[in-house]
Amino acid sequence: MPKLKTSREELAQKSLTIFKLRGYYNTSIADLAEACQVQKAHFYYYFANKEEILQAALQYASDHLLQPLAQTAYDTSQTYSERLRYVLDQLRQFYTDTRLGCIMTDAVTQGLNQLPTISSITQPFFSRLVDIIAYLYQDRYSPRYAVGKAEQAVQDMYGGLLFSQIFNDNQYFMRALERIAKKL
Amino acid sequence: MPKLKTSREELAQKSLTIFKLRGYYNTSIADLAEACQVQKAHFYYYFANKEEILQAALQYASDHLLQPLAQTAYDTSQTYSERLRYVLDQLRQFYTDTRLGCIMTDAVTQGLNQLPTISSITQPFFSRLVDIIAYLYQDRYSPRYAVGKAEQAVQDMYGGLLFSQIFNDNQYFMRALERIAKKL
DNA sequence: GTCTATAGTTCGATAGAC
DNA sequence: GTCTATCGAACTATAGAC
Repeated sequence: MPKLKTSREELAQKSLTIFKLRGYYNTSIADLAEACQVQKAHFYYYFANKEEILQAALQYASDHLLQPLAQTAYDTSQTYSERLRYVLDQLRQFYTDTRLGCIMTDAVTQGLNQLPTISSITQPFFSRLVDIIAYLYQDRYSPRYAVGKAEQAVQDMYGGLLFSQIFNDNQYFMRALERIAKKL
Repeated sequence: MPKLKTSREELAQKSLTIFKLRGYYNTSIADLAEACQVQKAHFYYYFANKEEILQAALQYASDHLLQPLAQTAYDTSQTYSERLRYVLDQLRQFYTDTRLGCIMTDAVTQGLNQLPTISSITQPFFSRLVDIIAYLYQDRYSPRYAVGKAEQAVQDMYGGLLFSQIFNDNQYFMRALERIAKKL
């Protein structure tokens, strides 16, 4: 049996997929180990405990979604509306390729947000997301009003993600994105 | 130790509170037993397994929220806007008195919605909720458009519930209710 | 109250790179 | 030979079930 080489980041990334799919409490270290093709014990080389695995996975997700979004949003070579469309398209891609699950919201509804290590990731993530949308709304709304509309937009979107899970139909999520693009 | 008399419904109701507070996977049968002041084994007299306890709890929540809402919504002695305000106030009460948790969405994000026994409760619940809001939107929107706006409203509201959990601040939920009332 | 399974975790050993 | 990354097995607690 050859030893497969891994890294902390690789484990975090692959764990992210499993957490998204099955939720935190539904996922065992054994599940993660199987997905990563390593022994359970190996996780304890890189992480202190299961919570820290989640933490790393969330951080990975946050970074890898937010960074490209910000880059798009602040690219002055395009109009605000064009950037908004592109940002929404990136969000669509990010969420549809993994069956519409969202570990970020998962972690929150499962009470893990009460842990400072987790909320220190979720709070900035959602704040940044609202900021980005609010920024791209400035061609239509006053700065003050834009924040409220962005808050509504992001909540509509994550509510849509929820509805899409409930009815197993991504139309809810897609329609929310449409509303946001059209600034309804 | 006196044997306290219980009923299936009472167990479901009290379990609901605990599930809301701690989430499904975080709640053990022992937790439920303690809250209900009965022996663990007693649950297996009324329920086949843990999943069936959740099912009963969800059904209880669905019935006890939806019924009063429908009664308010279809009370022709008040204007649509008045009824809408009252419906939203009932929702606010329902969610704020139990720390803004929602087992219905909990069950979904934890993957339990994939079980037909669970989705057969969550799906009608959210459908009915959207229907009620859409019905109360008819004084402002065409029937067709009202459904889309109601969908947006409910998604905004549950997104608001999520945000309120994330930031531990019920303003997000409250502002969503405001937007819905004002039909923004 | 007891049984059984499984979860998260720990420990000791070792394979391979430098 | 040391040091890091990895493995296999074992331990402990607790869950669901009856």
